[in-house]
Amino acid sequence: MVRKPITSRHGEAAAAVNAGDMAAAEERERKGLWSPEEDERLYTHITRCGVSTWSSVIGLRRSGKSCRLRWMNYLRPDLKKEPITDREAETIISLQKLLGNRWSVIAAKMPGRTDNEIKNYWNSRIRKRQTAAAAVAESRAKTEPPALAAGDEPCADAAAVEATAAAPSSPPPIAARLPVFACQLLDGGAVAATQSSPTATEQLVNGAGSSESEASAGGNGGGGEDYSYSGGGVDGDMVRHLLALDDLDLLIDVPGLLDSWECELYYPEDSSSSMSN
DNA sequence: AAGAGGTACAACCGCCATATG
DNA sequence: TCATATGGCGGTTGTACCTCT
Repeated sequence: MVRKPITSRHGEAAAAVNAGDMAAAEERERKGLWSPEEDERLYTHITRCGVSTWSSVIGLRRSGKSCRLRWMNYLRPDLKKEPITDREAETIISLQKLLGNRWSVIAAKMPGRTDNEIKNYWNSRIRKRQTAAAAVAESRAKTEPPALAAGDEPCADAAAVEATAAAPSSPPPIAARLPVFACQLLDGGAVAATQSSPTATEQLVNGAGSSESEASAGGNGGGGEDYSYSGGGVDGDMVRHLLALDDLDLLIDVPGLLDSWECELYYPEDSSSSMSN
């Protein structure tokens, strides 16, 4: 949604009561929505000079932080413009459950999506749904006490309840701390868009001696997202080992590892073909 | 048709980490 | 070692737009 630029919010331009103060504020630093001209200027600057120094965008009375934010959240050419799909929403729920509110990390796992976008989506939709679902669950709990067997863990996350209800054919439950990935983080299944140089984590894991071919990178058009899945036998032992180490960051940073492992769990007879749809 | 309330989303704020002099 | 600048991140706010009554 494109809105007309305004100056009546977020700053001294709006606070300045007379024209002189307004002009002075404008001279200092602009705030509020970006105009198409500013966008164009920033875009030209970044494409020409790169993103080395945000504060050096000539002719823009914007802070470096503001420029960076605008580029990251709106102007970047690799951003997806279409709405977040149900599949992506599932991914967000899963990753949020796994990582908490580390939106930048979650965004890094979802090419074309920004942390701000994901955060907004979560705050405006998912969290609300969770709250509502939790309220329903609470009212149910009051009327009908749960009959949990010893060792059973009540589902603490209302989203998981909702996701389960929304997807009757979803895979069997696994440990509550694990994400309910829909077999793939990306739309389109077997994607091999990977970073050109391996992360330290990748090097570490690859160097550990297993699944090197599965987790190895292909080429990447940039942006740093580290996705890969080439199909077939990801080493579940590695995943279990990482879980034992309680290093979820490490686990989730390995391209294609976790989701393909879950596919093994869910679709043991056909884990490779299930990755594509 | 109009007002109220809700929703979506852009962008600011404050804090923190890192780089640089 | 310290001070300052800069960038990154999550939380939050404000407003245009939408839907409902």
